[in-house]
Amino acid sequence: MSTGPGRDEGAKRSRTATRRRLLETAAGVFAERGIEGASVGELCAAAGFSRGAFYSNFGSKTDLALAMYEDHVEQLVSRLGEQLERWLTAGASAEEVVVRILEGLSDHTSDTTWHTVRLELLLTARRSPAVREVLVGHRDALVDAVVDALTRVARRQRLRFTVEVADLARMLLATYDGALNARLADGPEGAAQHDVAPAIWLAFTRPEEADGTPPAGHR
Amino acid sequence: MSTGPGRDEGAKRSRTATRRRLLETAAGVFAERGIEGASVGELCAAAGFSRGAFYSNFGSKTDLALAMYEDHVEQLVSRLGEQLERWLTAGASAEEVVVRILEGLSDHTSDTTWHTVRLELLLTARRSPAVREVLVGHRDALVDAVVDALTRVARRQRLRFTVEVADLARMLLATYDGALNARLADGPEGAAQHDVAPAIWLAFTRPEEADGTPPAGHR
DNA sequence: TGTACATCAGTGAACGCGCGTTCACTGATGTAC
DNA sequence: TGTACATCAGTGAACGCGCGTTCACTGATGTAC
Repeated sequence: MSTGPGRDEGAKRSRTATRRRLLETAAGVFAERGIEGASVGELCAAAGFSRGAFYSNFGSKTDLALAMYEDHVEQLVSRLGEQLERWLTAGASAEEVVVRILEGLSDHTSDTTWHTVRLELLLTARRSPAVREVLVGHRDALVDAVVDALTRVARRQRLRFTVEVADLARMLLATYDGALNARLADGPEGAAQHDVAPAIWLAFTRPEEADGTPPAGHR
Repeated sequence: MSTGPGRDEGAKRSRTATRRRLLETAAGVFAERGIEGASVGELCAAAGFSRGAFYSNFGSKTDLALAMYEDHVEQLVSRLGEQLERWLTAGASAEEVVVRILEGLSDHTSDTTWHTVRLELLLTARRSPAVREVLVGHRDALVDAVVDALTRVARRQRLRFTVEVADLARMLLATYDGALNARLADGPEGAAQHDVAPAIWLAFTRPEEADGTPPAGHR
């Protein structure tokens, strides 16, 4: 008994179900074998289809990888929108909320699959302007989402930014990205790393009241 | 007229010269095409040798990549040792020196070649325990070098650390790594990013004199 | 409801290319006398 | 110094595998009457 074509729900033979199934199983294969290293056969086997099905749905491996990425980013951003209000009304501290925002957008709850795939695409982008263009678009969407979230946090907590909020968003994302690189390097048994996001948040915000005080981060 | 076998100096036919030439040209090829994507033929063409020469010097592409990485890390660390004393005696501020340490160990003066190759190896390590072991060893060597350097900076400037210095070193390296990821994503024309290393340094050190003061980074 | 036909998503065999790897050979360099 | 021989780094042709890609075909689903 094979794993079958993996059709979901009503299980009618439909293009969209096939596409979806391929999108869902691709991330794991790409993470495990690399975008270059994964063969079309492996990607199809994981989804339970033949290679012909792949070519009837996607033009190339890169096509699939980009579609998968887009799909995932959309899910992460929309999930952030839902959760943020909840965190804020639950009375979490600003630093806690900021960390959760970054965690949510990195989707690394259980493993490093997602970060691995992101790095694979980053390296692909270095070699292909077309891929880079797509990635830059999605990166900007992420930054926008973080800017929105940070702005809402700051308003709630009556804080002001001492740098452009978009710069702060980029700093926080980059910092978190670096921590994920480290986690990837350490492997599953690596020691958890100190979280620097709170220090950065504190360094580049200040209470609205104390407007004469120079921002933290300058002695 | 071909580019020739690329023998240097005395140009005697020697294993070590061939190895060296392959090591030197490999980084560029790996960065441009990926470790998986680069063919042995491309690596050999870049160095001016035939494929047979490759197999008489290295067992596999991964062998070459690891040897290249080791070679480069050794150079960076020994260069750091030379420069640090100069920076300190020149009277640079602690934050300036810290940034220079990180910059030096990242070797990204002109482009993102080195960081790209590091990421390629990081992804290879995820798939191969043997590769991971080697990388972890080199990572530890880098951390040690940074610990040494930070300790010397702190002593000079009469500062104390408010966390384990090794943790601080890892934080700074990870943070810088994240900034390099961002630079890679932005491409050559990307806007320079705010440098967060100074903020982290300030957050996790304090003057030796003011020992009653809580460390910066806690309001 | 039943029958005949049209559509088209997915199948899997086939093709051919590119690449990793091997290995018999070449010729440059080193050594003994 | 000159000659004969040994060594061995690098060459490049050859082999075969794996993979990307194509395409004629199948059979499930939808539609018309």
